[in-house]
Amino acid sequence: MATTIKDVAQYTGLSIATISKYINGGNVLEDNRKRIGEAIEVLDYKVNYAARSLKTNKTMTVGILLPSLFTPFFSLICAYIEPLLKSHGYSMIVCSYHDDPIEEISKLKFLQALSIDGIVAVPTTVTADELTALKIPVVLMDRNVPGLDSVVTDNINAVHDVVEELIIHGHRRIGIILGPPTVTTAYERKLGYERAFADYNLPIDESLIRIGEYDIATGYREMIELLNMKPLPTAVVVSSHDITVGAIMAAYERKLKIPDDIYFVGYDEEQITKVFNAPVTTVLQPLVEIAQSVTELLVKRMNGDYSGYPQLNRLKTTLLRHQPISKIE
Amino acid sequence: MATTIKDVAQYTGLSIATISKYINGGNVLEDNRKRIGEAIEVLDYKVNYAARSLKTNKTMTVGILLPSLFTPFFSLICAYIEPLLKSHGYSMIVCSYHDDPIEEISKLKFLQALSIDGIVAVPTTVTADELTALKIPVVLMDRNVPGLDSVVTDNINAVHDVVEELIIHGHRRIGIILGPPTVTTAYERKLGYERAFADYNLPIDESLIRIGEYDIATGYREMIELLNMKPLPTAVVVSSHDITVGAIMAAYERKLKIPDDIYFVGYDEEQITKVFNAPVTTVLQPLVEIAQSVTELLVKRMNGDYSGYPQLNRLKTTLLRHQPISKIE
DNA sequence: CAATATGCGCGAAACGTTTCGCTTGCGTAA
DNA sequence: TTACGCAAGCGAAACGTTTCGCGCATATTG
Repeated sequence: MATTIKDVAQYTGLSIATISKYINGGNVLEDNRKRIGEAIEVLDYKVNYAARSLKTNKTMTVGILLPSLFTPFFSLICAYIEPLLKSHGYSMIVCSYHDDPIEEISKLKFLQALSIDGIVAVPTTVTADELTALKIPVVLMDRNVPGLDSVVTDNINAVHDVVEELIIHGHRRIGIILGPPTVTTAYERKLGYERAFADYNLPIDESLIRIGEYDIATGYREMIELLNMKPLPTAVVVSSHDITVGAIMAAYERKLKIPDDIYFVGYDEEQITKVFNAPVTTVLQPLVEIAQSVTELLVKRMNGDYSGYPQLNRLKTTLLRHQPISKIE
Repeated sequence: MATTIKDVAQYTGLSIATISKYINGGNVLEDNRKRIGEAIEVLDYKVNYAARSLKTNKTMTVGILLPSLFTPFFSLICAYIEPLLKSHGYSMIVCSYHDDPIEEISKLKFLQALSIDGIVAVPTTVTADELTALKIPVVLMDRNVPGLDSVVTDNINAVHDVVEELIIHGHRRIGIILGPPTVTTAYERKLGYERAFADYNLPIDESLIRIGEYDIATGYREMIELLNMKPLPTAVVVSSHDITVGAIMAAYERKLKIPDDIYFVGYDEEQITKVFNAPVTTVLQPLVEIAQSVTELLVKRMNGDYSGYPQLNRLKTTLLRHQPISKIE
C-alpha cells in the first residue's frame, strides 16, 4: 500500500539502486537528483525503517533503563537526553525497572531483544559480566560498575565539601541520610562524609549516619530519628531528591525552623527548596552535563570508536547557597 | 552472525515454517515442540523484530508525544503508562515538542515515519485533520480535539467546585491564574470559574482572571500581580503544577501567610504543597486512571476495534483538603 | 589518439521473517 | 473398504531495503 523505493524507481525511470543511493547521500547526477526529489514529493515516499534495519542491523534506537521514572532526577535526565539523541538521529525507548533487581536484568534482556543500538542504564545490582554479555554498547549513568563506561558525579567531594564547610563553621553533630551502601552513589557520599571528619581529626558518631533507601519514606523516617536525638544534630545533610522531600516533611511536622533550629542541606531539588520556609542550601547534580556526556560517549561507542575504554567521566556538583551556613559557638 | 529461524530449522530437522508456527503459537506436535524449545535454548535464538515488522507491518511500539518532559504531570503520566503498555507487549518512544507548534507537527511526522503502531499525544495546536492524516491510531490525553478519541479530566467541575466552595464560605475576590485559552484545559477551567460565579449571581472582576502560560514564570508573575491588588484577593486558585510552584514562590517572597493572609488552592502538586509553610489545598488529576484509560483505549484501537469512535473519557479530579477553607465575614 | 581514470547507474542477491496453499498421513464414519 | 476430514508440516514467495560488482560513457593524461 505505502509507496516504496520501487515506486520511486518506476516513476523516475531510474533503478532502485540509484534511488537508494540518493536517499543515503551518494553521488547522483544533478538532473536525476531533482527528478527523484520530485518523485518522492509526489508519491509521498517514506523510508521503511523495518526493511532498512533488516539490512543494516541498526535500529537507530537507544534504550534508557532507569530504576524509576517517578524520581525527578531520572525523568529530568531523560528530558535532557532526548533532544540530544534525536540530533544524532536516534529515538529513545524508556524503561523503568521499578527498583527491582529481577526486573532490572529482565528489562535489559528485553532491550537487547529489541535489538536497539545502545543502552543508557542506571544500574543497581547488575554486574559487569551481565552487561557485557549483552553485546550492545552500554553507558552507565549516575552509578558506576568497574570496567564499563560510565558518567557519574563526584559524589565524594559533593558531600565532603559541604560537610567540611559545616565543620569549619563549628558544626560537630552533623546528621546525614544516605541510600543503600550497595549503590555506588550512597557508598561514595558516605565516604565523603567520613573523609571530611578524618581531615579534621574529628570522631564520628555513627548514630548520625542514617541509612535507608533513596525514597521519601526513608527521608521522613530517618529525619524523625535524627530529630529525636539528644542533643539535636546542629546540621543535617541528605543525599537525594526524594530523601530531601521526606526530610523536609519531617522537619515541617516537628515545626522546626530551618536554619535557625537546624541547618539543612538538600540534594537534587531546586523547586521545593526555593519555596520552603526559607530556601534551603542544596547540592545540585549537573543534569545537563551528565546528559551531554552520556550522549556523546554512547554515540561514540555506537559508531565503533572504543578509544579510552572503559571511560569514567566524573562531573562536579554545584552547591546552591540559599542560606549562609550557620555558625556554631 | 546471530542465529536465525533457519538455524533452528536446521538443528531440529524441521522446516522454517514450522518453527515460525511454534513461535507464533500455532499447532505443533508435542514431540516437535520440545525439540524446538531445546534448539532455541541451545542456539540462543532470538526473534529478529525488524524482519518480523517488515512482514507484519507492526512495530509493537507506541509513540508518546508531550509538550514537555519537564512538567511532572506529563512525566508521571509516562511513568504510569509504561508498564501498562508493556503488559500488552508494546514499547514506548517518548518525544517532547518543547511547547513549540512547529516541533509539535514535525515530531508527529517523525513518529509516523517510524511507523509505530499508535500514538498518545497531548496536543496544543495540531488539528483533527492533521492527526487523522497520519493514518495511525491516536488517543489524545489531557487536551481534547473534537472528533478524536481522548481522555481528559473534568476541568470545568474541578475549578467550578472549588470556587463554589470558596464562594459559599464567603469569598468574593477570588483570583485565578490560567494557561493560554487556546488550550482546552485552560479554556475549560476558566469556564468552571465563571460558572461558579454565575451560579450565585455574582459579578466577576475580570482583573482577577490572570492568563499566561502553563509555566513557573507565569505563576510567579501573575501571583505578584494579584498580590499587588488593593484590596487583596481573599483567595487564589491556580491551574497547573508549574503555576503552583511559581505562585508559591511569589507568596513566599512577599512573606504572605497561607491560609491566614490569603487562601490558596494548588493544582497537580502533591509534594511541595505538603512541605510548604502549611500544606496547601490542592486539585489533583487522576494520573493512574488517565494512564489506564489511555492505554486501554489505544490498545483497543490498535487492535482495529473502532466501536464508539470518537470516544471522550472525562475523569474526575479530587480535592486534597489540607486546610479548611477559610471563612470570610 | 590511445590508454586510463572517474562518475554514475544498474542488476541481483541478501537480510530474517510470515503466510498461503499444498501435501501427507492418520483416524473415523458410512 | 472407501472416502473424507483434519492435523501437522513444508516450499516458496514476499515484505522493502542496502550493497557489491560490473558496465558504460565521459573526462583526463601522456
